Amino acid sequence: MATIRDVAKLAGVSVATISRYLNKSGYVNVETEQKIKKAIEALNYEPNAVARGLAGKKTNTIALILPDISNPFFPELARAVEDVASMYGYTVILCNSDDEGVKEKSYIEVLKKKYIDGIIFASNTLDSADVEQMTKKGIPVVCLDRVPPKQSCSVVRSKNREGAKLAVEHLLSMGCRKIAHIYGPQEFITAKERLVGYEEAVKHLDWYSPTFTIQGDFRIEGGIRATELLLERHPDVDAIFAGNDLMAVGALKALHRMGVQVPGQVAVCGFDGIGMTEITQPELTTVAQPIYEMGALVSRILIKKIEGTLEADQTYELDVTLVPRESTLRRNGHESS
Amino acid sequence: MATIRDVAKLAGVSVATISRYLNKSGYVNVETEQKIKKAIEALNYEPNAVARGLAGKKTNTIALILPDISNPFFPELARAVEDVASMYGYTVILCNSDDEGVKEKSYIEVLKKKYIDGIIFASNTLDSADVEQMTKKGIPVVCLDRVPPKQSCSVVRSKNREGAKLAVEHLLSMGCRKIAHIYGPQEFITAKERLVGYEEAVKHLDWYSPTFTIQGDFRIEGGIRATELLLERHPDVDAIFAGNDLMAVGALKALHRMGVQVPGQVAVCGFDGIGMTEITQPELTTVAQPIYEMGALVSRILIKKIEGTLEADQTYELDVTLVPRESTLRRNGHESS
DNA sequence: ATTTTATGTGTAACCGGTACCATATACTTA
DNA sequence: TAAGTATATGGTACCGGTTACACATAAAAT
Repeated sequence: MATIRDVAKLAGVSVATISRYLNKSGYVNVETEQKIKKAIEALNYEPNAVARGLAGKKTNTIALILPDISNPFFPELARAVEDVASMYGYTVILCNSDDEGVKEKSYIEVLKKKYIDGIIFASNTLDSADVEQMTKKGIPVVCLDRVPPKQSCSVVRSKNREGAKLAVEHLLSMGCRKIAHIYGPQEFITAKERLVGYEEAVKHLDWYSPTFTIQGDFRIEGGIRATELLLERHPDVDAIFAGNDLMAVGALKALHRMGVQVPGQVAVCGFDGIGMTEITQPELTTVAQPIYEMGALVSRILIKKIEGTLEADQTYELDVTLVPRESTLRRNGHESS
Repeated sequence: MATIRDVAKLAGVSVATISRYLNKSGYVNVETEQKIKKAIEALNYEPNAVARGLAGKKTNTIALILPDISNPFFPELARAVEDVASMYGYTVILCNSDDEGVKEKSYIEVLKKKYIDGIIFASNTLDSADVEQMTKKGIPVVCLDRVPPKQSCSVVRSKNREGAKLAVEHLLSMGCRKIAHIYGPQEFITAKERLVGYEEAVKHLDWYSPTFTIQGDFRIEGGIRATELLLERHPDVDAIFAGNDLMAVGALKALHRMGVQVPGQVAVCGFDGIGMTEITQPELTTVAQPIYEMGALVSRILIKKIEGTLEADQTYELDVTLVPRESTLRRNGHESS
């Protein structure tokens, strides 16, 4: 591999001129430019990114820290992040934190040593002190679905409370009268907000009691178990709004096993809009987050922040949309939309 | 951030000694060691990975090039790759090639400039000339599911032909008599091998004719379309073996729409063993590849290759297993366990 | 005519490590 | 006793870029 000095020698100029030419920083004569071009071509020269990184403390690399890429929510997000990143000339490092603070911190250590340019957190464990520390050390951070109290970084999230209300309203409009909610782990702000939205939407209804809510774990298994318990407790439930799609899938499975018709006897609605919802039987109604857009946005924001063109940190709340499908279609209901 | 020279100064020794201590290369006295330890602690020193990379041409970073992380086959694979990599102190760069040679090559260009230590290809577009070129340039490469003719790199794959046979045998044992096959794009060696396996298993059967095979695109949509065409052509088909799970899911959807009972009238079997197969209704029988193990293995091999502890390039053919589920359960069949 | 300003280029320090080579002492070994 | 070897450490070139600074010339402004 040729180096910048080789090019300089062949072109008969100094390395500084080559560097100026490459980075379009400072002046360089048109004729000189031609000579340089030729030399570069002749030597098949490619500037070394590592050397650049060392000299300029910029590596054109960002990190995406998420709980687990094999959780169906994240691949699409990761794809979006990578698409945008590569469009802007950045490379993406993938980190699975399993929502364990220890892992997250150890990744951060490694990433700092590698002069990573910025980090996207799609993870729930990092405390705001850490985020602040990052920011203080000059490493741009953008978070997904988490609002560090002291607004030390930009945040992209979606309207969970509103989404939960949409779900409940949709179920009501479909003729459901006793709508239960399987909520996710309350460490997750998303789970909390969705629960709040649900409560706000149903608390004024006469049938409502807190026993219509039950905890799940945001996974299929938890959805199954919660559904079983729920129907034991309230055989009169005619709709289940799950805090995420995986649990909704679990609900579907559980109901099927119990011989309960969906949507005939019980309607089911999920939240997230992952691809899985289109392949269940019946297809699953869900409150869809714009997952790809979220990833694209978070990536774009981070890059802006890195390149210093972001005016100010901000929280972006994206709209969710109700995607009505078979799992909430009730004979006596009327289409909503 | 403190540098190695700061540490050297504080500890009262030379940078060379610090470097030796850090890398456990060469001698360093126990007392000196203590002094260095203290200095490092006091300064909170962390060696700079970029500088190391430049000096040593090793960055402890590998790249994973795959078609699309949002294709459900890859997240689990990526997870495995990252798990193993991080275990060995490597960081993973994620690249989505969309199976486009151009993208793949442009990634490779970038990665080379970044002194990436090695590449895992889970993509089908790269021609063997490129792989060879990589290897020649000293960049270790390991491939997934692709055998570059001139065996210039290690390969991890699974027994597609055998798997296809397993599928057919299973369907036969379940009492199916006319088994169709939806094959994937023949550029993909996996698709080709599965087709061959299918053909070998059925060609001696009296009902068989090539019209029982039809092309799909390895995606849900293609599975749907192929199934529709297939049943139009052969209303007597009583089993569909799809070349991958996504197409099997498509088949399930199409059959459901057409009012065909699965497995009652038509049994369906997929290939791959992605998570989706567990959430369809009926649950999908599939020939499961050990996806996580494949990722872990490919990662381990690459790292061995990077660290020079791999004896020789080799092709690893992993066993697949038939996972019988509801979609092939036929009343008159007997379990094949 | 003189001072500015814009244009163009080279020298060399610097980024923060690694590693080769030289040097020195303390033991072994022949 | 001389040579050889294990232990221990320092000096410094090198990896391959960037960039501050100095210097030189030509054109524009005063």
